[in-house]
Amino acid sequence: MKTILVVDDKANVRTLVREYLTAEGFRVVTAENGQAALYVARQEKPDLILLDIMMPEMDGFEFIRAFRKESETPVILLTAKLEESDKVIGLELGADDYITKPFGMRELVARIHTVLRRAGQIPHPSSRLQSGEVLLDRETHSVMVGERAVHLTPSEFDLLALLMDAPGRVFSRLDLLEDLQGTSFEGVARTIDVHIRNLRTKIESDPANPRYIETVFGIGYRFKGI
Amino acid sequence: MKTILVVDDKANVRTLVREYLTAEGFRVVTAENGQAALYVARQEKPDLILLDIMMPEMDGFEFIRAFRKESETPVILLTAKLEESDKVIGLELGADDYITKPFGMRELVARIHTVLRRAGQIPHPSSRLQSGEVLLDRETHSVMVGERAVHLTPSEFDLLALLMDAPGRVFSRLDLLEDLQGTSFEGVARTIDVHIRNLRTKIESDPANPRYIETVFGIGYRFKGI
DNA sequence: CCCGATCTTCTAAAATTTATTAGGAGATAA
DNA sequence: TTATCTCCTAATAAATTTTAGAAGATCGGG
Repeated sequence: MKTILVVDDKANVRTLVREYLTAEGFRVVTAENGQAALYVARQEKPDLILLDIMMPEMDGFEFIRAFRKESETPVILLTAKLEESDKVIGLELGADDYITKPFGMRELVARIHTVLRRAGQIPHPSSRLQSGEVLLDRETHSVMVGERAVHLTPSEFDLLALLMDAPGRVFSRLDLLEDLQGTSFEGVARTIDVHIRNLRTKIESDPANPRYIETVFGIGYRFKGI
Repeated sequence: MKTILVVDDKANVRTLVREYLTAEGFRVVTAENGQAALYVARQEKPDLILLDIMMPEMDGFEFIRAFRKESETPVILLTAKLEESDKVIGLELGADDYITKPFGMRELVARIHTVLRRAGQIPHPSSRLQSGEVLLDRETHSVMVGERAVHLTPSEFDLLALLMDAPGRVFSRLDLLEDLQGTSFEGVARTIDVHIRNLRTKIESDPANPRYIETVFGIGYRFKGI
């Protein structure tokens, strides 16, 4: 389990972020200023630090300047409004990412995962997925069906990867659209049908009787496990 | 019980949404503009906010910009037409989801549940239900009776899931109809009978002497526990 | 125990909803 | 620019849901 240190002078922000990240499976420790953060960081050895820039006493920049002398732990900066100068200073001091307030929790979690992965703290999810004759490799962005290499467009690839990640699970069109475009919202979900159709013509030997990508009437699509 | 704040300048929209969400088991508070919404939100601490973008005085964007300084309560935007720019602005300001008008009440409720779950407000329901030989899995949308996989239509699946969720409890036709199509209307409840019949032929070994789905004369149906 | 009054089941056709397909417009990238 | 990709539309096909009426059960009173 990964530990995250949240540094912010506002208690409600600390509480909120703690609750959310705890629910996401992280262990969360907090500090309300840079001074305290240095102490907590030494004690708890967090895997990542969320750091507010604007704080009384010792601000985020001072903290990071001091902290970087003793640790490489990744730091994500929380900033109210992102001044270009802040960005430069933060980067030079060794911040790993930024997120500007107000931010959505989903976005925050996504950033955390990205940074942890980049820092090698979280293993990359298995890059290869196989089921039946279909083999998908995220790293090389390639798909093989039996001996035959098939070319997929980015959308098709993402869709197939998502489906193959959880064989048997049914994804609604909205689920798939959300994965594809980041946010689903309305949109004509029929677009998914088209991608599915194109995928089928590429990976199914008989697209009319799909062996891999199954339609679940009224619900969505699923990748048939084995 | 979860509280939802509905912010819309049109009284009929507020009324409609209130009635529906109340029937769904939510507590509903309303406000007719952004200014009032800020006040109500502070008083009532809603678990989620439904926010119309187009409003006089203080519009949805202004509200969310102000509100995000004090709370992370999830916000679903209601928009007439979805401009790409609205989407981006809304997202950056910290909206959690969108729904474009006109929207169906069922869709609205589904979005609310999704967002509340994502925010950790509602636990994920267990995806598997089992009773006797019958096993139902929401995630894969599949039903097994013993070793045999049976294909159910969406309505049949929903009905069975509802019944199995509370074995022994008797559901009236109106209960079942409401679950199925959001609203229930006397008189068309016969439809349920047909679905029940079809379900029985699919999961009962002797549909005439049902072992699982029991008829309670004059009342409705129940799933017999064990 | 029989009868009339519900209530439930059955059947099949009609109505509705949902999925597939194909073609093409618009956007994006090489 | 050309080529590719994504998104949209509309026609068609497929599957599901609803409806309606007849037939079969069940219940309570006499």
